[in-house]
Amino acid sequence: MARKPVVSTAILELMRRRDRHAWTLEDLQAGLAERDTTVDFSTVFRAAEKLAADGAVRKLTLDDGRSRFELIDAHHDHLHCTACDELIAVPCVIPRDAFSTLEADIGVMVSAHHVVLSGLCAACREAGA
Amino acid sequence: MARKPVVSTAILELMRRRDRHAWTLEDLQAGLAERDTTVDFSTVFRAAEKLAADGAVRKLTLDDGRSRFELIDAHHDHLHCTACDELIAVPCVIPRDAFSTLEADIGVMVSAHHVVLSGLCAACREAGA
DNA sequence: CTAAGTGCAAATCATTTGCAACCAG
DNA sequence: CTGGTTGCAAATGATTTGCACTTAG
Repeated sequence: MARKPVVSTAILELMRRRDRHAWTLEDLQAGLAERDTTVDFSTVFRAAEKLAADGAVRKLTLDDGRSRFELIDAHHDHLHCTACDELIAVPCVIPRDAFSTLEADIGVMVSAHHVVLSGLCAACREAGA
Repeated sequence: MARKPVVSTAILELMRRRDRHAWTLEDLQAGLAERDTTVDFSTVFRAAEKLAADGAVRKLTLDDGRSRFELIDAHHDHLHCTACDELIAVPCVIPRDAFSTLEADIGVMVSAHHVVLSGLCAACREAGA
């Protein structure tokens, strides 16, 4: 390296603080700003893309058309709350043998999956009830 | 109605021919063009959105950031082929009781789901092997 | 010196909207 | 005449890229 990737590092730190699960680029930029670091949007973009390319974070796209980034840890799926718009992590709902069944049945090969549930997160569900 | 929704009708017909499973707006416009009807992109857009709003088709967003539309029939999930880029329909991989379990476990309420698997479709898998 | 990281401004891409023209009931 | 449909052009929104500058190794 010819220079320290300050922003990338800051993004990872920010994400590890975990007060939020999935971050849009805007979220990231705002989060960095709160913690001293004011950075250009394109820098946030490039740092996040690089982290994704390096396999440190995962990039997701929702039906609202905006990308979100999250740390890669144990696998989980997602619930997109229709009330508060947050993306919540939930345990994986696909059984372990589903893919091998599918591969045997229709000849495809599954290498990854991405589930997005829609509904209400626990907080909004309570609030609404 | 004060005028026949020619384009909406043509889109539905096109989709029912089923040589393709999921259509981008561009695909739809191209498909219509091949079958006589040259229409403006915005018209395709509005017709497709309306069909989605009316519940005749479903709108999906992939990680490539483009929306796709498909006819609504029996529920199925999707495999996005990393080789040919097609979106293939596959049987649903989520067991029936998964959601109630989830709701009981963590208090959320699930109203819909959307699964996208990544991998190779049967054709590309064979071709590659 | 050199390559990677950054900021700023401009370009792209896919969508979305404003508005005037059109047409079947 | 009226309200839904269409085309054309222009506006958006989010992302992406070009380019020059900076800095650690």
